[in-house]
Amino acid sequence: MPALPDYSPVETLNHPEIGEYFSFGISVDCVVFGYDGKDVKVLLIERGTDPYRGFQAIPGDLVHPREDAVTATQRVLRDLTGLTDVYLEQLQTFASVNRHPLGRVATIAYYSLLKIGDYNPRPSSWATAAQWTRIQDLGDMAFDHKEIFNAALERLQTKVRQKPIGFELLPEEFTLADLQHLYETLLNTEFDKANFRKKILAMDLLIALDKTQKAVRHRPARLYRFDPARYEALSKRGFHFEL
Amino acid sequence: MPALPDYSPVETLNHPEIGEYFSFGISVDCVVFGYDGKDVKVLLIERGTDPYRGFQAIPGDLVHPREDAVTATQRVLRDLTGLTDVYLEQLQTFASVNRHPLGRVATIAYYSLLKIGDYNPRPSSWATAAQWTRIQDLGDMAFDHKEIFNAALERLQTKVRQKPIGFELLPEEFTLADLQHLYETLLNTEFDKANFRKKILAMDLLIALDKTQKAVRHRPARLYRFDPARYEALSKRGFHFEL
DNA sequence: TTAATAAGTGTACATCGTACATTAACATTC
DNA sequence: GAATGTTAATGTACGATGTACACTTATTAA
Repeated sequence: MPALPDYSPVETLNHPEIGEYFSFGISVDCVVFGYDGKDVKVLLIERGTDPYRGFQAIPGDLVHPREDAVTATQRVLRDLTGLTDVYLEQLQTFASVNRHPLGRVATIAYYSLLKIGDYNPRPSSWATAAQWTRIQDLGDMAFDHKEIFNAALERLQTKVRQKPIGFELLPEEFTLADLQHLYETLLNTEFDKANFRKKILAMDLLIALDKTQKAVRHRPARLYRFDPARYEALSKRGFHFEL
Repeated sequence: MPALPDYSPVETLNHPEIGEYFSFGISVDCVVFGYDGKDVKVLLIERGTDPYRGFQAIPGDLVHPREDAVTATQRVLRDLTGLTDVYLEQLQTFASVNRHPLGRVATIAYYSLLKIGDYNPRPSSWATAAQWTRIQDLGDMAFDHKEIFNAALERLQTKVRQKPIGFELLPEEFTLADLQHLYETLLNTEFDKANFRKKILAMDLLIALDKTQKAVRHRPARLYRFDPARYEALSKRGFHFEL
């Protein structure tokens, strides 16, 4: 930021007409995605407070006056669901005049991808429930949260084909079949096993481990791990992920 | 939106502690891109008001309490630069606590692509200048506008390779060389002429006109026009643009 | 031992990207 | 009006990549 000319917030107060512009509420909402090896899920809360008491909702709340948006999102997720330190990506801001019944509230929507087994959501504060819901099973939601969810899913579907973020949804160690099934579920498509495997391995982003699956009644699959450092290095040389 | 339980804004006022959450200002800022056949440019204004009086800035201003963000953006662009009916795409929201010296203002940033010849910017309201600036020539800017511009440019560079939005920057009728030069400028790369031409034409998104360039001292190039309807149709069948 | 199951490999063919050479159509110059 | 310069437009050969599908391998259960 360039050097600031000499102004103090006090000047604002000398212009009472400016005051009415400073009457917005800002909230954050975060669409949290998970994957349990079978289905893609979203973490929803049940609202224990008005408005929309009893409705399903994306976790979110008002931002404090001196709080950054990302900080607010982490706080709100912790307060409502117990989740801490999640990976966040800004999605889009929803600011329709009538989207909130109690005042003018613009919401900055985020989405998050996490390894479902690493977290254990528990409702607190005004959330009366916090549960993973299969994305096919979503019902009505509070506010414009259905619209926010739809935007998040669409974004996820495009992003996942262009950046190696799918791994955020898988356990640290996974098989190529796990990876393929995740993509197939996420994108509603099917891939040829041999070709999928070749394409992924050719990218050279995975570390093959000296481990295999245990106790499966077929040939056990090798386990792999995503190598973020390798991806960084390749990116700088012009590589870009494409599925 | 699901049916709303029975609440009125009045209830908010019974909870004075809620009031302090409704103290945000919201602004919109719009990075307007143009292309003059040679350089990529941005439309900047000079601020004739405090704070940052005399600084270059992305056109933007506070949103009115009962105004939608897109409406506000169109209004602000008209007021400051005279531009009307521009194509808008939401970019990102910037909401750092200290980004605005006079209060807590979150800004919803948009970007816009337009045919530079179709518009004639003129400063008005508190803008003392409104001029096209080559993106290599940007100096200091007000607030965090440099950061906003950088985000916009980065977004433009990725979008332009994945969606046929480059045409928004070209005149209705253009040659393949025009198109190639636009992409080369935008992405800082060079393409092989023959291959670029083949790739673009193979997409079948252009209508070849029965017109050619006039008064050039070499073989005149054929003019083309982008066919948005064709793109829509192909998109539905799973096609996606990729450069 | 055999069957069932999914992992993992190989191959042939079509499609696409890349580099580069060739021909075509205009204006300008002599 | 023929030669020249300049960019448009097309063609081709070769390597890389994508696609479909067959085959082999390692494990458990019967």
